[in-house]
Amino acid sequence: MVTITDIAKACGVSRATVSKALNGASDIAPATTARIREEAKKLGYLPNATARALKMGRSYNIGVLFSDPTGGGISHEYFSQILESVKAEAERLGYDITFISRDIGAMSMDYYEHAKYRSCDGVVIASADFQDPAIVRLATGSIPTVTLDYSFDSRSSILSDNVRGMEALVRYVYEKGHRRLAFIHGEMTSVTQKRIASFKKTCAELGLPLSPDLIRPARYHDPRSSGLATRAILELPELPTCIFYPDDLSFLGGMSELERHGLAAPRDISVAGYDGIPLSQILRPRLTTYRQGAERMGTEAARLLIEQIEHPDTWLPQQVLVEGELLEGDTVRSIG
Amino acid sequence: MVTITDIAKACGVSRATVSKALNGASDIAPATTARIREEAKKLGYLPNATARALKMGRSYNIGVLFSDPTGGGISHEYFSQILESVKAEAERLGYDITFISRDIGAMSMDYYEHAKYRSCDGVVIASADFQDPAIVRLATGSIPTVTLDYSFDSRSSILSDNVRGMEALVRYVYEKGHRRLAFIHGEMTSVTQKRIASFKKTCAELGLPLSPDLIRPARYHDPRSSGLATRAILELPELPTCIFYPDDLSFLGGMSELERHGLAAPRDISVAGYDGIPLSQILRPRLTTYRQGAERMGTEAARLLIEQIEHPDTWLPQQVLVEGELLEGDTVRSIG
DNA sequence: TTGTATGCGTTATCAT
DNA sequence: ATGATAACGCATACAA
Repeated sequence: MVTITDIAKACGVSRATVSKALNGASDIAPATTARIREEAKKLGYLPNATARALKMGRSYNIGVLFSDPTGGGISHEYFSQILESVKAEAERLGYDITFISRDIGAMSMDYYEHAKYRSCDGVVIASADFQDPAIVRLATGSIPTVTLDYSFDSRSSILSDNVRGMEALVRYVYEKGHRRLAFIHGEMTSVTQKRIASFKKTCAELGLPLSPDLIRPARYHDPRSSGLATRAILELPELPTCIFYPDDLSFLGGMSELERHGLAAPRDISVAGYDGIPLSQILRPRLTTYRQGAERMGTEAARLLIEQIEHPDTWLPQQVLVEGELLEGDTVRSIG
Repeated sequence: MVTITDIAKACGVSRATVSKALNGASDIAPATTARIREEAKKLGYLPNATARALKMGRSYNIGVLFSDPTGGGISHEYFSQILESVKAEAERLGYDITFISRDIGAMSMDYYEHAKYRSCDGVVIASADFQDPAIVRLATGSIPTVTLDYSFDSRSSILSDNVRGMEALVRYVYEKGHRRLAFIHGEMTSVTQKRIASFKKTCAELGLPLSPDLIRPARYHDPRSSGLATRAILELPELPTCIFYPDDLSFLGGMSELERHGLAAPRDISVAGYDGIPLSQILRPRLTTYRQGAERMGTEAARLLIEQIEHPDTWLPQQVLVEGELLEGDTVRSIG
């Protein structure tokens, strides 16, 4: 490993001078700087991030937390898209990405301790159980954090606009002539609450019926549970003309159940998903869904976090609402 | 931040004693050790990975490289599964995971330099263009590496058994009565070459026709290109009874094209995918495919890499072949 | 059994 | 404009 000491020797100057020259300090003669830089390149010098972090108290490393409570973590396209874009933006701004978890090897620690242990300058928290005390501790501790799809007090967060998304879907379906809508939702997270509230509110505004029978619980990314909820809905005395699913993947579970009953979408019944992952547009018929701005969420998360890290004095917590986009698809039929 | 110095002061001992006690050295009085550990816990002491890395020349951090040449990287379920399992096994063994890429912020560096810069103890290379000189440099440099689905000389690698996988699929389809098979393959990587060779060899062994018309190029994870290849096949004077796709996602593109021609699988034509990602078994009909042992590949990659890191003296390069499993699904029909 | 001294590679302060 | 020195937090060889 070639260090600044090697360069110093080769150039016949002190290590301090080399360090300054490499970092572009203004108090080094331009000629000296040039000579040092040339030698550094020649020797194949690379700064040592570890030593630098120890000395400066800044690691240029940010942690990401993708502990999917429902199991799966980054395997879901929505989250992997977020991870990709967090990574891309962080790298663009000079930061590396390290996964945060609990219990590394023999050491048992919680998320907060892990982030401290690795000297993370900040942490992006996505896909976590925000009720978990360990998550709360991390999110409210002394490390800068940005959460996705959940807000902690006095902390920055990136929120997908679930209220508007749900409303857009309901209104779209309404315009297609549907008057009886069913909604299968995921676990009771704050995201789910917003979607349910928005569903109810929009239905109320449009004068649509809101029987509790039409709002059914299932689990995110779990086609089986959505299939069961679908079955329950199909047993109702009066069927809805359109069913909303918790997400695009869950829709597939509903689809299977519909087929089992001899129903085809959108011929016999209309359906809509949520997320708008690429898969939804590969399927035939193309799924009617609401595309969440996952890439933008990741980019904004990294940007906001790094802004907070680099300008803690002028920083103010911020909630960024990221809009999505209705993907019309072909699974909602015009009726009536 | 509480350091060993704080503990030393609180306990009235030297920093060396604290360090030893915390690391379970045998030459410290049990009573002292207990007292120091208690105080450490009381003060909320956490070791500083950065300082430790600098001192020991070991970071307990391994890099992962997921630079998908075909764009997308970890967005593909196969790779995200690998990433998950690499992460899980690495953490179990006491290592953290950092993404390796090129060009962090203003610094332009290649993969190898990045890994050095972050003092990675080793790197897992998955999903990369193994022809890229930058990848070659990383894989053959002085950092321990393990590659997935590609072998470098004198390096460890984890290989999915594509030969056996392809053979299993062909033989299964043969037993179902199919005698005319088409194979749409992905870009010409070493994986693809193995699959093509295995396809041809098995067909030859079974006495099946091997017209060049029946082997068509497309791109991995690109339903559109597979759709085009499917169209070309459907224009042949004599149709195959079964089409193999490069992967499960590509199959969806073929499916759409088949439907456009009024064909349904498996009623009119049989199809098979590759990968066996969870999605393939959610779809209806369930896809006939070959499930690659992605979790095991990730686990083995981490295990092998860390073994090499921790026992460099007794280490020998190793190729681990990970078998998969045929998923029968419902897209291959029994025919006369 | 405990303590002293040193150094990992870097940056920063303060002389010169 | 450059250099000597210290310090970041930790682990270890060696001395006591």
